Amino acid sequence: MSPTALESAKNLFIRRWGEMAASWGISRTMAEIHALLYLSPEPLCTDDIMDRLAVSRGSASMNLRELSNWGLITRTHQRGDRKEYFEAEKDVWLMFETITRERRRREVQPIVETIQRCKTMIDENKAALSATQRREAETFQKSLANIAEFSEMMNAMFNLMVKASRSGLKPALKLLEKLAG
Amino acid sequence: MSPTALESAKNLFIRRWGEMAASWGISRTMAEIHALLYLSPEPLCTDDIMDRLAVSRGSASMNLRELSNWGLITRTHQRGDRKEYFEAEKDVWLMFETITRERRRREVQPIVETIQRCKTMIDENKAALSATQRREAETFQKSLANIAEFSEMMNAMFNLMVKASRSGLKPALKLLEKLAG
DNA sequence: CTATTATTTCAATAGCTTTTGAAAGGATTG
DNA sequence: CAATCCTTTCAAAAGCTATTGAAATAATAG
Repeated sequence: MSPTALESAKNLFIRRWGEMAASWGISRTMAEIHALLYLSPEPLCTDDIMDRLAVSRGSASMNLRELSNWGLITRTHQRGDRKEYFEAEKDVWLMFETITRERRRREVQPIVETIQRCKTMIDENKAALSATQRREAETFQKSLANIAEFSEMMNAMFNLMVKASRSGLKPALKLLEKLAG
Repeated sequence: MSPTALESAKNLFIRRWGEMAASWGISRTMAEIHALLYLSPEPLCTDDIMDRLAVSRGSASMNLRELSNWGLITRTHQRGDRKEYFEAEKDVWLMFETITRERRRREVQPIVETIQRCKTMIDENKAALSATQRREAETFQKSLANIAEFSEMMNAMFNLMVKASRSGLKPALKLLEKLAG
């Protein structure tokens, strides 16, 4: 195999990974950097990333910081070199756990709090309601409660999956298979 | 309760729902329309949506079409009225199933196919490899295989969850909540 | 301390996505 | 079939997000 075949396969994957991430609300470049580091057996420095993905120093720096904030990559150093090097978490299940935890905290938590807040807003005004208004308000609360319940269920699922993955994931699947069977 | 309390609670939820969706790569307005319809006991027409969310006719029309394409809302008609009315799926688990199915098809499938393609690209060039190159290529393939395996596992998980919700096993899922808590 | 090298910041800009509104296109009614 | 009502389309504009590159800052070496 010419060295270019491995390179072009990696490039293909990196590009597609970036595209997928973009449709999930993650910046394309951030995802490409992540993919590059995930595939790299060695830690890479900023210049490696700039060269490989053709991005500016500023963009590399900001995206690397963001990836650190997410907890998906770590900074390392090499003896006799003052550059910083970056390394991605290679365990896919840990990656999943990290991403799930962060998205929950950043994006799911606010809506859960809002649901609670909406419920309170209605409860505090229930006394003054006509029968019709009360029925409307209760329908609304029920709709919100359904989302909240679903959200808790998903939460539990992900917790279970993470737990199961730590001790080998087949037990988790088997348990679910029994329940769904 | 004054009618505005129910309205402002709904508005609050709709706004937050739109914000959350935006960070998941779904257009804010599309999500707001979806939330409005989800909360509405009656189907709504385009003008209702335009008034309520302060969006243009064009935007309403396009977002409603997109929501139809996703399978999250349906068009209905009212006797003696030539307007079209729109209604959202109210079962949260069906909503989840629909969204999962669509995202899998649109966004996960391409990366799965790319992984397969990358594997083939390497396999077809393996004969010409030095020992070192072969080791690199195999590391790469292993990294991809880990993602593919994870993806299959998630797939199975979601299938089981959908199955469980259909066969009235939500209580069982709730039990899992405790296990994972 | 000074020079050198590396990293971060951020205002300007480029690029992308969404929204608008008006015109065109369909459908229904009398 | 003419009038009316409703929906869709799409080019232009607005709005938003990501990227750049150079200046500022920080870190290390001599």
